[in-house]
Order: sequence, then C-alpha cells, then structure tokens
Amino acid sequence: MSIQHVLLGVLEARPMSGYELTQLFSASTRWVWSAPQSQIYPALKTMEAAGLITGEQLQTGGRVRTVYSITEPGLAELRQWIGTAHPSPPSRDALDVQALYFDLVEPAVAKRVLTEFIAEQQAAAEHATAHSARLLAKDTELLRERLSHRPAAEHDRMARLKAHVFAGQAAVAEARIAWAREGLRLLDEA
Amino acid sequence: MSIQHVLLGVLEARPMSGYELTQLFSASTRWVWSAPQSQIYPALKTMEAAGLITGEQLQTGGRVRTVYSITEPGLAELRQWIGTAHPSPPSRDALDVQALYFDLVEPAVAKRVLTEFIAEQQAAAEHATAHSARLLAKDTELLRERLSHRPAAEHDRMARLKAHVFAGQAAVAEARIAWAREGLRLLDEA
DNA sequence: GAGTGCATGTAAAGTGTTACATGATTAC
DNA sequence: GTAATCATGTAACACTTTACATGCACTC
Repeated sequence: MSIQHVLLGVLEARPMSGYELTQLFSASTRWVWSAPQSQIYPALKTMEAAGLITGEQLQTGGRVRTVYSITEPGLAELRQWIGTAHPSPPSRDALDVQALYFDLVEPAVAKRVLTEFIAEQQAAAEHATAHSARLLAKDTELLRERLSHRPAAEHDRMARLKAHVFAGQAAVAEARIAWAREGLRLLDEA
Repeated sequence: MSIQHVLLGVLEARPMSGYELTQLFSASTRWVWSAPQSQIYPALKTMEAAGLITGEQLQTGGRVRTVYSITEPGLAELRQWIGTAHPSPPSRDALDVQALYFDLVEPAVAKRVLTEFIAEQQAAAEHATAHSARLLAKDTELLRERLSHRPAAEHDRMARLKAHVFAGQAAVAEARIAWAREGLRLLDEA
C-alpha cells in the first residue's frame, strides 16, 4: 500500500507523468522513498482504476506522455493515511546482525565494515542536512509548487515541517555514526 | 539471503530445532531480527541442502524434533558474510512520508500520530536498553551458551560487543523520540 | 477429556528488485 | 547519424506476511 500513498503525496504537489515519478524515486535521488520504475507504472494503473488519480494524455513538443493528477477521493485517502498511526515494521538491519557476531571475525575485518558504514552514513547525513536547509529556504521545485496553491500565511510552517523530516533523517544517521565509532573503539579492546 | 545468515548466527551458539528458532524470531521477542515460522522451516531445509547446517532427529521425552547444527562450511559462510560491508537498503519509513505531509491534516491528528510513535519507540528503547544490560552482565541463556565454547579471556569483550548492538538500537530510538517531540512543537506553531 | 504447548509444514498473496524490451525525440 | 534522454512497459525472481493445516504430548 505504501508506494501508492507516497505517489499520492507527490502528486498533491502537481500532476506528473510516470517518467517524472521514476526520476524522483530513483535510488540516486535518495529522497524519503525510492522505487524502481517497474513498480511505479503498474501502481499508477492500479490507482487510476481505483479512482485515486486521473491520467491525461499531454503533448509536449512532439512528445506524448500521460500526466496523472490526484483526484478528490485520492486526496481524501491520502489525508486518511497520513492521520493514521502505522506500527513500525520489525527492525531488520543486517549491520546489527553483523555487529552482533563481530567476535567471530578478525578485528581488522570488522573495523573495515564499520568504517565503510560510517562513510555511507556520513554521506546520507550530509545529503539530508542539505535537503533540510533547501526546504527551509523554500528552495526546491516541488515545495514551491505546493506553496503556490496554499495561502502565504501557511508557507513558513509548511517549510519548517518538511525540513524537520530531513533533519530527523540526519539525526538518525549521526546517531548511527556515533554508534559505529564506539564500535571501532570496542573492537580494539582486549 | 539475510534470514539464512541470521539463522547461522544463532546456530553458532548451539544446535536448535525449528520450533526453538521460531520462538526466538517471533515478533513478540523483538530481537534484532524477526521472521515468521513459515519462513524459518523452508530456510532450514534450503540450508541443510546447501550443507550449511545438518539436522539430527532427537528424542526428548516422547517428542521427536529435528535439531540443526552449524557445519564448518556454514561457519565459513557466516564469517564471510559478517566481514562484508552490505550497503544499507534504501530508507523506506512510512512515518517520514506521513510527517512530510502533516500540513495536509489537522494538527491534532498529526500530533496523535507522533504521540503514538513516541510511545512505541519508548517501549523499544527500554527493551533494547534492558537487553543490552543483560548481555553486559552475561545474563542471557544464548550468550552463556556462546561463552561456554570460547576462552574465558574473550568473554568480557564478547559481552561488550553484543551489548553495544542493543545500546545502538536504543540510541536510534531515542533520537527518533527527540525528533518526534520537536515535531509536536512545530505542529503547534502558526 | 480439554486445553495448552510442542513441532512442522503448505498456500496464497503482497511487495520489491533486477533484468529485459521497445520506440520515439532531441541534441550534438 | 548517433548518442542521450524521454517514455512506457513486461517477466522472472526473491522476500515477507497472513492464513490455513495437522498432530502429538503433557498438564489439569
């Protein structure tokens, strides 16, 4: 179900084609969610059949593409989903399992695993922090689209709420970095 | 693949039956990993066929059960997996998406979602902290099994490494709680 | 004898990933 | 003309969850 709600959330900003959505959700974008295009096109079909979105054939230059817009029922479904607490899925972190058994490998090997993890999380933290700052400055295309159909009085609050999400991602990444550094120390102890 | 490595890690402590493993991995245990029994039994069959574990029929009282032990190739595979850095799966957190669109619902509704999340994470943090303390005190059945076939000189280090994993889970939960509390504040702002 | 716990499976469905496949348009 | 980008799909597989199913042993 989730992918559908995430798509609804994006389409609330403005109508988009499947291709635009695949760009936004591609792993390289590292947005809050990622999904391969093989998942997005079928989901759009399903959602259109369910009446949550409507597709319209548009001609841009010589190109034809199907642009999907969120419908009233789609918006209602989105609001309903946002307002419902969904229990967190059971934690399933491979690194936690690896770390649990670090005593089975050479300390140097374990340290390399943690070092690579730290580098990865640092990149994630920086990315999230930068995106948070951009949102706070209302400096992303999607946010500007959203603000354009909302009263100016709400703009600051909206930007702060959205920036906060990415600030939270950065905070989690930093907590995990601190944890990994402590792990490096522990591996050196006798 | 992961479930197989997690199972190998557990079986490194001592041989176990499928039933024991399902107990350990049941959602209620809230260990580092969870898996339903429908996943565990087929995985054990696959692993036995691959030579990573061997099953032995044992009679306990009037009961027959198949007890699986890790083999040399299984231990080698486990060590290999532990020593390899696996890139983190793309983040896919429903609450992050919900929070991104909190401006679409009443503040009171959004606050209820965050409040429930905080309660959930607090429970998780307490559970992880308690388990970390138990490991540090070498006060879990599984850890004692592991220590029993390892030199005493390594015991403290092993306990510290394992306790550290759950301390990390608690730290992440606490970071998310702090984030959610800040979210509650932001929702009240104009 | 009835209920709980031990013990082991299969089936169906949902979700997600990787790979394969195609064709048109625009920019160089 | 050729490469990159736009644009849209299908197929096969892996992983996970929920539900269905069975039967024996032990306790009350």
